[in-house]
Amino acid sequence: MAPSPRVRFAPSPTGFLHVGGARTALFNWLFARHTGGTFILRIEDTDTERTREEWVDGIQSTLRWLGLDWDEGPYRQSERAELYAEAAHKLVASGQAYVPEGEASVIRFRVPKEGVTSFTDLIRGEVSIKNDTLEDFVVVRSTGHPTFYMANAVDDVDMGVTHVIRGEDLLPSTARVLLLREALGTTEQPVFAHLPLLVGQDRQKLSKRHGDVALEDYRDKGYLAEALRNYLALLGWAPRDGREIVPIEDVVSEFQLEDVTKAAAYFDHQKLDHINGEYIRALPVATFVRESLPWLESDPPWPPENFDADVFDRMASLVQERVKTLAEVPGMVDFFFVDEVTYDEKSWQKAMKSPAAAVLDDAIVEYEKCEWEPTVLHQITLEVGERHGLKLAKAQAPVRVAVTGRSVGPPLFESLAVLGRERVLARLRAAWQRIGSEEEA
RNA sequence: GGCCCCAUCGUCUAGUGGCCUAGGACACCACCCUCUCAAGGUGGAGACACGGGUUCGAAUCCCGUUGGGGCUGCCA
Repeated sequence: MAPSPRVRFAPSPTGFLHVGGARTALFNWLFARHTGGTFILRIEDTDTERTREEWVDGIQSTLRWLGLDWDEGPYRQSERAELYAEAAHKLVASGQAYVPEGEASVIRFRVPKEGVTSFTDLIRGEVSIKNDTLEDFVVVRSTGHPTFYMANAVDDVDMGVTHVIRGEDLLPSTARVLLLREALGTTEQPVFAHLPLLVGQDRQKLSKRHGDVALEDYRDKGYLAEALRNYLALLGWAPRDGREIVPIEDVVSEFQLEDVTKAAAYFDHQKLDHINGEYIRALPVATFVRESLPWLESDPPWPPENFDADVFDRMASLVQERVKTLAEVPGMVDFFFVDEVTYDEKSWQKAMKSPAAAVLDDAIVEYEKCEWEPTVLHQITLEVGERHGLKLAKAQAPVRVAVTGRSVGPPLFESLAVLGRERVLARLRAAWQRIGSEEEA
């Protein structure tokens, strides 16, 4: 029986977890969960200059947010110095590594001048690299710290990693690491799977200059972890049945490395938005409310003390089906909590053309005495419109702009009902007066 | 430059020699539904980079060309 797979996600804590890294972590996690294997987290912090503890913490909390739990680790390479030193000593003693003249205290690996290093890649097939195209590379820096090649080779052997799943950008380094492993006395190879790169609009590897690459930013912009995770799984992989909204349990049970595509994928924000909208709409209303509260309570576009949780509760289900991110929620309900509406000029120009003033006038009269309930408000507005030869779509426009400030928003009559008669009437009168003063001017 | 990887609609993909007049999804357009906007429904436009082979038959296999990308660091 083949040993249970062991995979690792090995980020370097020199920055936040970015989208590409998260996808790599996800695919490792999916493979481990699918196969019943072990998912290891290993922090590759051999570059002491660039490593920062806040990144070590940040990467872990972001992985947790995404729901990617690890079974072992985090191991820290900075705490495993003696292993690498031992390996370096062994290489130097056997003549497979040396201290070059004029490059004080670094150690270089002596790459064999002949032969070919090849390996099996589950996604790309057999890959071969001629050894004579490789130069002797540094395995120990002048600081005494190991380089990526050394630490990576030693740790993968030591941790019994069976499958190396990582970005394609690391493909060329595979030959070096394999040569090192061999020199260290390890003959068996792990199985490799080099994932297609995630690219930006310019088709170049996703990096900081593309903006919006920090995973934590997506959380802060109102994306749901489940939605982001679902979208990330679709970058380079697709379920057999063509579904795109796929519960994570199904992804786990269907995921196979052999099915991963080879070509680089563009991270499409529009599709992410769509998927996030699907997830938001699928939320139980109570959950949607709970998830929305942070956006409503911190830095809202209204005086914070005006916020009324009951009002939001009543509107929640209507808002839920209209947003793609949680960040859009405050903008959908701001008119409930501001002291005075600010009119969107375009909406105003469009809605307040004649006979808008007359419609508002009639609405004020009728709204003053009618039963304050959505269906009644609906009916009355319909009738007011008819008096002026307007369909409801046209008749409701001035009311909507007067009350909410914009021509688009949640269903109007529910909104009026929740807002309350006094405030609605006050806003209708204010708008009516504004039309009057504009006509004079 | 050298080495390596890749190549189906704008984007993510399905497709593993005949089921392909190439399917789905996002985005886009039109219509329907409708109090606005969404959501939903229907329809539309839109791709096998090119050239050679192999084969009765190629998006699928092989070779080449072109194009794109990655690596080439005492980063990972």
